Amino acid sequence: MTRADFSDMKIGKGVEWAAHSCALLALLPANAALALEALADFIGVPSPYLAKQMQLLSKAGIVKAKRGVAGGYKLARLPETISLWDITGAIDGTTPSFRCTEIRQKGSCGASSDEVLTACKIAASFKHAEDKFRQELNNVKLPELVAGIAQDVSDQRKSRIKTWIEQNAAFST
Amino acid sequence: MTRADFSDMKIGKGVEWAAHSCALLALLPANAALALEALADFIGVPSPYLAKQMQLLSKAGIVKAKRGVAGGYKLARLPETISLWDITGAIDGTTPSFRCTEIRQKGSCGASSDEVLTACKIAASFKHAEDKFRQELNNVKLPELVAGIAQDVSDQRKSRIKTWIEQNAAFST
DNA sequence: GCATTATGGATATTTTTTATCTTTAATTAA
DNA sequence: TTAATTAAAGATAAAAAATATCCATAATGC
Ligand code: FES
Ligand code: FES
Repeated sequence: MTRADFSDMKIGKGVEWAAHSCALLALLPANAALALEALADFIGVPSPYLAKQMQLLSKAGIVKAKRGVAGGYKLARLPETISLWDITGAIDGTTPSFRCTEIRQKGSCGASSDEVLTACKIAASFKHAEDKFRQELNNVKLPELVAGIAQDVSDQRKSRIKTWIEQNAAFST
Repeated sequence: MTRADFSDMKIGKGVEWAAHSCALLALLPANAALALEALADFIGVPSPYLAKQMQLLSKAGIVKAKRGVAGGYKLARLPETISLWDITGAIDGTTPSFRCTEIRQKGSCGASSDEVLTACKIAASFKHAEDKFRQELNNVKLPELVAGIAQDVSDQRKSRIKTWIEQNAAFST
């Protein structure tokens, strides 16, 4: 049972890490990969735990992992095809946040099971609201994210990041 | 520290109970109230725990509690002014689901705190999505909820419910 | 073969949620 | 005024989930 089987719309902090990791990987040249240690160093989080998030991203087909010398992570597909919802879903799962326990059928005036044909209006309303939530996140693709994050970064820091990448990325020959 | 101070967009099962409780209270005549025990019996949940939800609804000004003989709960305001978001917020709190820990400022290429003027694009995107979620729930008022739930209830059961209310509600003289 | 790097599983810790109980305060009716 | 009734508040306990780490294993390139 992976963690994703359980989660719901509550957003774990792993999502923040994963999203920033993807944003960084999007800056890499096509022939480069970043090892877990380098990634954790850049993001500033403990690597053993970040490893879990990266594994989930890998299983979801968002990043591609390569083992061995000069291995590491890179994006598995074009940044334009990766949305914030994809990342959220990979880390936290896609289980709906509202859990209807069918209390309509309980209690002294509970309905019989053959009477409840449609979803309860309450549950349906939450489902609808969650759809909006999901759609909104699905509209935010990686390039937009990268651009938004870059807005706040000074030219000086941008070049520092560029240098860091050159020094820490593993380039395939 | 109340529970509401901590919660986020993850929806606890208490919300389902509270929403159905409000839907029931909306059926009451203006001069009637329902005691906790009766409410718990109708909904089919343990009363000690439901008490907590009712207290939260009371504190939020959604229901009005009256102690003593012939006391109980009734709606504190017009059903038209009570939304599903009001109920959700009262029970689960309104803390945003996404927690930005400002990892921009961490790690080997972290930005200095005076450099991050605006909210991180990632955090901003989640905030935007959550706003949509909230708006959607805020558009669902109690009358719509009651009507939606009633759709699935047979005439026979409707009259059973009506009888139950007459027998279990406390009417002020 | 050897060094390197991700994977998967197991496990530990902490936090949050869920559930219950007990004491206190308020209200009304007799 | 007294007794019965009912909600409020707080303490606490049990269960579940999130968070964090470690280790043995498998894959990869030299
Ligand atoms: S029965 Fe589950 S929300 Fe109404
Ligand atoms: S720093 Fe928190 S989401 Fe980017």
